Amino acid sequence: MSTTSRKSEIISKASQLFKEKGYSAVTVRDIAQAMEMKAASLYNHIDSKQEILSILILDLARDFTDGMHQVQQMKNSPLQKIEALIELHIDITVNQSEALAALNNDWMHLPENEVVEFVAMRESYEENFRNIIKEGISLGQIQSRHPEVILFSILSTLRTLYLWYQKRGKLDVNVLKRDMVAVLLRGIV
Amino acid sequence: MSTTSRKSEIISKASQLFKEKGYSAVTVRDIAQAMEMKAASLYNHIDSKQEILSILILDLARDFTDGMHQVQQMKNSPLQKIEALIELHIDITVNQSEALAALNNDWMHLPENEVVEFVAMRESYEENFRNIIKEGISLGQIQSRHPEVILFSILSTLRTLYLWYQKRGKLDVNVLKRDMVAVLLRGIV
DNA sequence: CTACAAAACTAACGTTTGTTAGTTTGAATT
DNA sequence: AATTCAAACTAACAAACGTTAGTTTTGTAG
Repeated sequence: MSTTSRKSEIISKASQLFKEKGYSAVTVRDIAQAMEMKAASLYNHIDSKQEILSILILDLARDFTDGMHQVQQMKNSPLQKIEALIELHIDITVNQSEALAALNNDWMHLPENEVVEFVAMRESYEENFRNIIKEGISLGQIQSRHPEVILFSILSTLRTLYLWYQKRGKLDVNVLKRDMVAVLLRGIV
Repeated sequence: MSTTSRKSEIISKASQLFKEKGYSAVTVRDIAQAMEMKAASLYNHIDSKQEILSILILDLARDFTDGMHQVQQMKNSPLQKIEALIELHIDITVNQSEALAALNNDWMHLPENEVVEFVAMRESYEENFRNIIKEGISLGQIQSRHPEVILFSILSTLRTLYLWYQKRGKLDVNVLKRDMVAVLLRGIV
């Protein structure tokens, strides 16, 4: 009795290939080869190639949404909430970097209704993030007059972290969290 | 006598499509339709679909390399050099966002020898950027003990700016430069 | 008016694509 | 020993892919 189903093995292998070449450039025969089986055999486990993408992206999008809701329920200061969000992104980067690549780069290849759902989730997430930043500004914890630029800078850095994390060789997660918080919040100059 | 050749029109139209769906998901028939012609007619002007990608990415990579060399020859302080690099990225984002999308997302679909060339150029660019940051640290202009994290944070933000710039509606470039410098260098807290 | 070259066209090619249908294998259960 | 069932297989499909060959249109210069 294998603890991981055959279907989730396929999704895992596929996500690695998607990360390297993107969803559109990966064929079902590529995925089958990685699974050491024939392409047709995949269809004993999955409905379609697109289903793999949908599972990867929407499951991860829900993780982000859940994480955001947990942070919102914290009784901490806005700055501590942002710190918690940075840690959320880093944990996801470390544990699900392949799905994260798909979410970042291949969401537009979801079926139309799921694109709508995904974009709505992403906009909601950004809106919640923005509100935390604004709260921090109005409390005087954040000094800048550019909440939108701050939001964009932090999110850009966190969303691309998966590219950098693999290149730099697996760093200690706690060190990484500390350093990222230091640079993103306390600044450079 | 049209000032823009037919070939560059094709490259321009193709780059818009690549930005939306990625290189692999765009077919030559898509490009032809955008040009209001038949797919076969494209080949009076281009050698292959891949040639379009090569031109887009390598030309832009050279722009970045040239810009970096100009900054290096400045007699300014490291902090001012970083400011100049931020402005370089913003200028390219505003004027060549489609090519920038291809460079960011589709470089792995270049032919093998050009992948090697591209990666070498990118690593050299990052190395030069890193040295400027280190110089700033040793001069006491930059306080952090994390040059690598700073490099990554700044580059991530600048490289993804093209996504945000289009969404937010065309902002005034000079305002954008000022705000980006403020957030990226002077920090948040 | 003719000649020429650029740039469009039609038609088709060999491959590769995602997917389906039907069959075989092999291990566990009755 | 017979049955069942998940999971692999072979073979093939129609559609879409990038590209080529050969032909016609179109605008310009002699």
